[in-house]
Amino acid sequence: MSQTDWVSSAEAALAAAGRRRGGARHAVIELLAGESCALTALEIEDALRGQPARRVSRASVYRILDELEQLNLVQRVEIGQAMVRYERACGQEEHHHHLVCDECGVVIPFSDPGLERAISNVSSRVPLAVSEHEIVLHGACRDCLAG
Amino acid sequence: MSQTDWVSSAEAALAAAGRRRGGARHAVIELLAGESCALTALEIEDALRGQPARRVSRASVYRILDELEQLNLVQRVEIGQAMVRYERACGQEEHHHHLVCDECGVVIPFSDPGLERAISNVSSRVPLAVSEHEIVLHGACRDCLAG
DNA sequence: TTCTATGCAAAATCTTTGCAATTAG
DNA sequence: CTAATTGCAAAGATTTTGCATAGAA
Repeated sequence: MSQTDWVSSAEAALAAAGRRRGGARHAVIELLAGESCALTALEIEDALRGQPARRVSRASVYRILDELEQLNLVQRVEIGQAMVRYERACGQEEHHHHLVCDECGVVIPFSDPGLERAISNVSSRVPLAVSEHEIVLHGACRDCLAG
Repeated sequence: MSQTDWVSSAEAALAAAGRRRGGARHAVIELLAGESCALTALEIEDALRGQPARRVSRASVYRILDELEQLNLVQRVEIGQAMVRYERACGQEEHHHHLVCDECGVVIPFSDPGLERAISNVSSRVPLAVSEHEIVLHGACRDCLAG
């Protein structure tokens, strides 16, 4: 799914849910479409403060993210830092997980087919109807190891 | 590592770090030793309110958990719920991950050797010196599917 | 016009900190 | 006696909610 497709399908899903097209929500959707990895609510608010995007209040950012999450358009990512992060949900082909440097806090996306196979394998043997999975690797990034 | 061994090694590590033996900390350690899965700070406080354990203030619970985490005696577990959870760190033989029911919030531990192999495999090919990993499977538990 | 979307400010929740009293060594 | 430990209350940080206004259909 391309970025543009995601914007389209998000707006379509919202329309189908009977929502109107507010400017704040559109700005958040456009921002998330252009991001490859997860952002916090605060980062989203800050990013939208600059031009050419419109400013969006923090409460609206939270409300909009919550809405998008319920429609499965964005995914919460919790990586052991203080704040929750959000990124756009996408088809399996772009599915990724996260590396977190515990020194500097940087978040790096990664993906691995073998890992996905192991996950889908274990998902079938577990007392839960698995709908999603989240994997976080913690450690020290190259910069922190060097510096 | 047995529960008793974990208590011993925890107290030993604390002694080595120059800490004295406070009653609140001992109560938290004993409680964690008897738990097989992750608890929130609030759950720990509540559990210690009852007999025969002594009561421990919430601030102390947080301070003690932080201390134990820095000594790698407990591990933070973030599973997409509001609160952070903590469980005792243990040797590889007891290493486990978590299933979370998004309906009722129940948390169930599980482990899988194939998944661990896939993780250690990917860990070597990633731009991060991996020290820990966390895997969470979300879905619907049997009770929620049935009910 | 009617109901949704949004901003602002206040509230709620979880976690951390300051400080004084207690306790271990 | 000296320094670590603890409890209490207040402060911080993140997220949610109430309510009035603005905006879409």
